[in-house]
Amino acid sequence: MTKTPSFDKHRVKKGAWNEDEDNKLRAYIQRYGHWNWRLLPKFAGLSRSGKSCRLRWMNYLRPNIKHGNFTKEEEDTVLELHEKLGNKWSEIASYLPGRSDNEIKNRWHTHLKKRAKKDREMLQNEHVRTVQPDQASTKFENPVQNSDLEFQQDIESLLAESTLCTSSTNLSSCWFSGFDLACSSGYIPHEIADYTPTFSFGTNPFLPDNDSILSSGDNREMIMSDEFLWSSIDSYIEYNDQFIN
DNA sequence: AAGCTGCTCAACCGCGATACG
DNA sequence: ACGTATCGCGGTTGAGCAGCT
Repeated sequence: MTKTPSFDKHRVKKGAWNEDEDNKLRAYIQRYGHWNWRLLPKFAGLSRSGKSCRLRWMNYLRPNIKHGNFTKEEEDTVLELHEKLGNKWSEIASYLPGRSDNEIKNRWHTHLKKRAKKDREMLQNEHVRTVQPDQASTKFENPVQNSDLEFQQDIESLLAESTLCTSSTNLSSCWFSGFDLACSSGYIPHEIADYTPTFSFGTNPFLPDNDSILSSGDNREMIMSDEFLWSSIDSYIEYNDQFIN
C-alpha cells in the first residue's frame, strides 16, 4: 500500500519507510528534538529529505499518535468541524488528539464525504438542521488550556533572554532553566521531576555525541527555538515515563 | 485461478506563509 | 525592499489489498 522505495538524482531515498529508518528517526528526535528538519536526516544518518522525515514523524512516529478505525465520536467531530471550517485539516486535527491531519483528510475522502452528503440530503428532506453554527463554536473552544498558555508565556520570556545559544554550555543552561520552569509550573508531573533517571541526555541535551559532526563547522550555532525546547521537554517526559510506569 | 475494480492510506508534490539575512 | 531558506498545509498519487466476476 506504500510507494516502492527508490532514489532520486541526489541519492535521496523516496517511498516506503522501513523499520530501521523509523528507529533512527525516532531515536534521534526523542534525544535531540527536531530543531531543523532539513539538517536532521544528515545528523540522524538517514538518506531522506527533511520533508519526508517531518511527514513520517508527524503522521506515524510521534508519541501518542493513534492509528486505525475512527470512533463514532471522532467521525462526528470531524463532520461537525468540517462543516464549520472546511478543508482546514490541520485545524480540525488540533481538536482530535492523536490524529494527524493526513489521517483525517484520508478518512474524509474515503468515508466521511459520502456520509456528509447523505446527511445533507436527509436534512434537506426533513428541513431540520441538527447542528447550529453557534453550538459548534461553543463546543470547540481553543484547545490550549489556560495553564498551558501561562507556561508557554514563561517559556517565551525565558527564550527572549537566551534566543541564540552558541555553545553547548549555553544550550545546556538554557534547557535546564526551561526544565526547572516546566517542573515548577507543573507541566512536568512531580513523579517524573522527582525521579532520578537512569537515562541522561549525555553531556549535552541536544547536540549529537559525535564530535566530528560538532566540529564540522555548520552546526556550531543552534537556535534555541521554543519548539525545540518544548519538544526536548516533551521527549524528556516521555522517555522517563517509561521507567516510572 | 486469473483478471478486474474499487477502496485505503502512506507518501509525494507544489505552493503559500513566514523567518531571516 | 528584496531574495533565499525553511516549514507547514492541502491536493494528489500510486501500490497493496479485498472482493467480485
